[in-house]
Amino acid sequence: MNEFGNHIRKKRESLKQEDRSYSVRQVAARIEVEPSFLSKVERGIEPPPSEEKIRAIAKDLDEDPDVLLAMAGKVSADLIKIICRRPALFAKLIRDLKKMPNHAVLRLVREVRDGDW
Amino acid sequence: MNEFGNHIRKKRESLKQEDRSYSVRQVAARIEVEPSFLSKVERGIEPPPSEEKIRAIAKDLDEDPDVLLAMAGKVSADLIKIICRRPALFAKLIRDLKKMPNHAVLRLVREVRDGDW
DNA sequence: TAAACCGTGTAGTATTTACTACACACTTTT
DNA sequence: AAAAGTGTGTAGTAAATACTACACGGTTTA
Repeated sequence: MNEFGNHIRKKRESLKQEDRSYSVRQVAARIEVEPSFLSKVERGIEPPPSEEKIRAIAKDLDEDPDVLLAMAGKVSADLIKIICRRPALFAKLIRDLKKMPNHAVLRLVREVRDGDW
Repeated sequence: MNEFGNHIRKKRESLKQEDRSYSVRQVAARIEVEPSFLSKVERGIEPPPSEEKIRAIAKDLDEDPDVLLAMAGKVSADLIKIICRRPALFAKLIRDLKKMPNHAVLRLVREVRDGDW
């Protein structure tokens, strides 16, 4: 457990090797939370923060917001909105894709992009 | 606003025409909430209830749980889990499908079902 | 006509979420 | 060696979430 905290701590400390400004305190200041809060989140004493703060962390640590949100068990609010507009359709699609291998879904993504619709 | 409340009230009252057991009180009893709470939810005085209660309502009123959840601005926990397992992939797919017409997404759903994967 | 049922108003509450504020001891920089 | 910066512990809190408990007056049923 604590996938989220472990991950951002690791990434932050790796960045800190080359840039002292990636201390708990300074990252906390940039994402506008208390250092003790960020410290606790990293160690899993506190659960992951809000979507807004996770986005700020992603930006600061140069991580994919969707991936970071996923580690926190969350899905981006904009995706929720898209799904909520056509719930039956998306529910079916997502559940059908559940067991599909990664490359199959990727092919679908590509097909959509090249859209001959 | 109050898409959720209006919808379930309408459906409940329509069912009530043929079956007296679809009163606020009896539905509330079956889904295990206080009648006053259900009444307020229907009128939008209280926001939509938890996913669990929404599922119970969907079952009782014979509605699609995903659609009802969507009206409450929520996405089923099982879908969240599926997305969280492959966040980058699903995020891209869903955002790409955002502007696609209904029939295009449906075609995709069908393609997945018939899976030549 | 009384018992049962109806919808709804008022008030309150336990739990969760998402944090802040401050202090402390230790380390690094100047 | 003082100033600045480090991570972390304790304590507390405002707001949101998800409801309950009870009472009230009106209507329907037996």
